Amino acid sequence: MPPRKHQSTDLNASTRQGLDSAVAACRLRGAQITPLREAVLKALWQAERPLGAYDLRARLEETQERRLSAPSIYRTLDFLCEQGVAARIESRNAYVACGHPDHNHTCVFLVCEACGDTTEIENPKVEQLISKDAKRLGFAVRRRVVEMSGLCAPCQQLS
Amino acid sequence: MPPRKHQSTDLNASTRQGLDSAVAACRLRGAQITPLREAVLKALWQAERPLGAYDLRARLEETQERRLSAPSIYRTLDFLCEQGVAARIESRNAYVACGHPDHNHTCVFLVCEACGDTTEIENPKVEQLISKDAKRLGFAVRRRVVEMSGLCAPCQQLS
DNA sequence: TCATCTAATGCAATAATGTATCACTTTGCA
DNA sequence: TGCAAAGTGATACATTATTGCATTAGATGA
Repeated sequence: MPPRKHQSTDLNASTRQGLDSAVAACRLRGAQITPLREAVLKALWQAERPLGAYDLRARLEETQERRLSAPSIYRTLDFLCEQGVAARIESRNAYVACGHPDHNHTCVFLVCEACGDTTEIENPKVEQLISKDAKRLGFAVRRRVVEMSGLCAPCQQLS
Repeated sequence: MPPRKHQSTDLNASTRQGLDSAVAACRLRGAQITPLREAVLKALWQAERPLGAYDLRARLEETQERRLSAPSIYRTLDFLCEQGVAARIESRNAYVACGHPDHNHTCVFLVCEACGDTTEIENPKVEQLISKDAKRLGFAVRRRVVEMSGLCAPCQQLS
C-alpha cells in the first residue's frame, strides 16, 4: 500500500474505503462496531491531521448534536487503537486513523510541525532492526512508537 | 514493582561519570550549567527510570528543601533535552538522562511496562532507514521518537 | 417473547500534565 | 557602575487523561 496522506479531504473514495476495511477488520475479529465507534473512526478518517481527544469530541458533538463525555472518547480511541485501526501519535497527544489495520505492525509517522499533516509509512525493516536489538537484550517488545517530526515538502517551500 | 533506591544522595561510579560528561558536553557548547540545571540532571541520573515532571519536582523539593514551580522544571527539562543530555519519553510523558550527549543522534528507548526501567540503545541503521523513506517523500526530519514498550528480561521472569 | 447477562456508554468529579505571563534576580560585559 | 540578556520564581490558567459508579443497549438462551 502506498503512503497515505491523512490530509485528503475527499469524503468518499479513499476515506470510505479505508473506513469500510477498518470496520471489516474489526468485525472479523469479533469486535463490536457500535455507532459511537464508527462515528469516531469516521471523524478520524475525515480529519485533516491527528486530532486531540477534545478536538475530536468537539467535532463529534457538532455532527451528532449532543454532548459526549471525555471518558467515552478516550475509551473509544483505546478500542480503535487496540484494534489497530487507529493510532496514537505520542509526540502530539493525538490520534489518526490507521490505514494498515493489522495487529502486529509498526507504522512510522511523519508529522509536519507546521501544518500537522501526517503521513503513515510502513517499513518492516525498521521493525526487524529494532526487534533484533531488543531480543539481544532479552526485552519483549509489545508496542512500538516511531514518530518523526519535521517539515513536509509543501511547508518547506513556504519557509 | 521491584524495590528501588532513590533516597541516597550519593552517586555511584557510572552515575557520576555520566553526569560529569553531560555537564562537560554542555559547557563545551557554551551552555550555562546552573545549580538548578545540575540538580535536575543529577536527579534524572539517580532515577533508574523515566521521571514525570511533577515527580521530578517532588524529589527536588525534598533534596533542595524549597518549593519549585512547574514552569521552572519544564524550562530546565527543555534545556537539557535541547542539549541532548536528557530525553523525553513521549509514550510516558516522562524524562530520562541520556548517555549519548550528541546533538544529532537517534536513541531507541526500551521501556519496561512493569518496572519502568528504561534502556537506551543507539542504532544508526534505524535512523538511516527512516531517513531514506523520509527523503523520498521530501520530508525534512527534525526530531525522532523511537520508543518500544514491553517487558524487560527480569520482569518477564516474574510473570 | 422475555429474562438475564455483559459490554458499552453516560456522567460528575478530579487528577495529571503543560503553558502564559509578568516580575524579579543573576550574570556577562562594555 | 550600569546595561542587556539569560535565568528563575510565582500565580493563574489551559489541556489532557482517569476514576468510580450509574445507566443503557445488545447479545444470549430458556
